[in-house]
Amino acid sequence: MLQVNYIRENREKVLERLSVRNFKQPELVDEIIKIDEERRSTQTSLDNISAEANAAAKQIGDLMRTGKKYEAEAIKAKTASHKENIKALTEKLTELEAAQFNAIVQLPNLPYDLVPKGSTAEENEVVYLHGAPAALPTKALPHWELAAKYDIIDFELGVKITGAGFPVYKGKGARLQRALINFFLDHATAAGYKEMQVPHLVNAASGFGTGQLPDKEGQMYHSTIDDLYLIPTAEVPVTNLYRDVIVKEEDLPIKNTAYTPCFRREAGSYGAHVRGLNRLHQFDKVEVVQITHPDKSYETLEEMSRYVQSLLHELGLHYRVLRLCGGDMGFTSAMTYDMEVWSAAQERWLEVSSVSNFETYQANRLKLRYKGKEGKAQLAHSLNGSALALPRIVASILENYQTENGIKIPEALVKYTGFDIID
RNA sequence: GGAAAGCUGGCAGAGUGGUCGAAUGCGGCAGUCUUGAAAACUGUUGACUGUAAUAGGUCCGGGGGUUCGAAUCCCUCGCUUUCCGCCA
Repeated sequence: MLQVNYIRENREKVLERLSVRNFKQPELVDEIIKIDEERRSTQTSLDNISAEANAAAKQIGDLMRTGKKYEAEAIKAKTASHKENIKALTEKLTELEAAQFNAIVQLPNLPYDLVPKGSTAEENEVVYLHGAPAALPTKALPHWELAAKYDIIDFELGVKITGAGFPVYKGKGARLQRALINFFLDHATAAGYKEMQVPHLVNAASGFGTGQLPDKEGQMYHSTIDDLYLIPTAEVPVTNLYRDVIVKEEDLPIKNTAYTPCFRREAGSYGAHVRGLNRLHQFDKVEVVQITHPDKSYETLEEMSRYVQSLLHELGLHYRVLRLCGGDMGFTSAMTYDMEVWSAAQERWLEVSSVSNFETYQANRLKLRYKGKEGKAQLAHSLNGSALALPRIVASILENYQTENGIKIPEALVKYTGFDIID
């Protein structure tokens, strides 16, 4: 959520930045400014009347105490109008605040200066390319066929017990999942992230804090009987750990990591691109989250990007890094890098990680601030990244490491899996 | 699921209608003392809003009500803890 004062004082800049996203409702900006003017003048009127009412009440108190009951009654008679005015102005103010809030939550984050203008994925900027496509055997298979061939992931069994998009991992497939989770968590720990185990269901306040609510309500599984949401990513619980918190400036940066399953309804996405592991309703992911000083967040974004790349590097995958254009970025992000791994068998890039700087957008919703030894509390910056999401990494490993004798396990993973080939 | 108690500043905790944004302790910050530190002592220390700066306003779990005046009384919702029940 953007800050009203910033919008008011930087109208041109806000409009210019929103155009980088091809934001469709720039008129919201002026609407917000207009509501804000009215809101503040209403607030001032209310404050003045409240001040009068407070003074009168105090005077009555003093008179009562000194036994001047008659004079007190005289002042009481005058206070009736205060009450009505306060009530009316309070109602007006509540309405204006609600209107302003409803408008402001519709504004996405402002893209950072480096973000290219654009509206579709084609306009993303490739900033780094690593490795070359794997040399595959002549009859290379896509991962869903490999999964069936070696009986390591069973999609049909998942359909039986739950539904499409909930695969069952079997034998070495299950073991590979567990190995990747441990591999990712160990590396995150080595990189200075503190491992956390967090709830997989969150309340509505948490969903709002990181921006899933109100606009992406339909994408989350909702346990209505208790009004709790299944997390779509560990970002939600891990970032909300700091909701309504003022951290000490010297404690920054805060670096946390967590493994969690992620649940996504993915309403409305079907077709060839969602085959196999490409898009699931439940999947596993290790997430890294940082809370930083505003001056350091872009430095941190680069650090996180390099960290994610180091994982792909170790797994020996051919990947590229994209800087997303304004239109392809998430609603809450100020700048995002996507890491994509080449799937030789599917002949397409698979997004395996997304690393974003949210600047103060989440912090403003979360009321996450930091405070130095002097001065006021300021909004901190929050960042997060997948490090990494398992399904597409598994797909990449299966596809890119397939041989005629079976699927080789990347060397760095062998000590975690305990085997070096799936056959 | 049943019953009870509670929700106050970074934390603990007092406060049952007016002088309460709120005692006290801890913690934080500054200072005195010290070669330095600790201890002790002194002072200081909530957030938001608002102003050129003052002032003013709001906040004692959320919402509503009573009253000239509410942390305090009433209603309602939420949450937490404890006991009982069930149970990994």
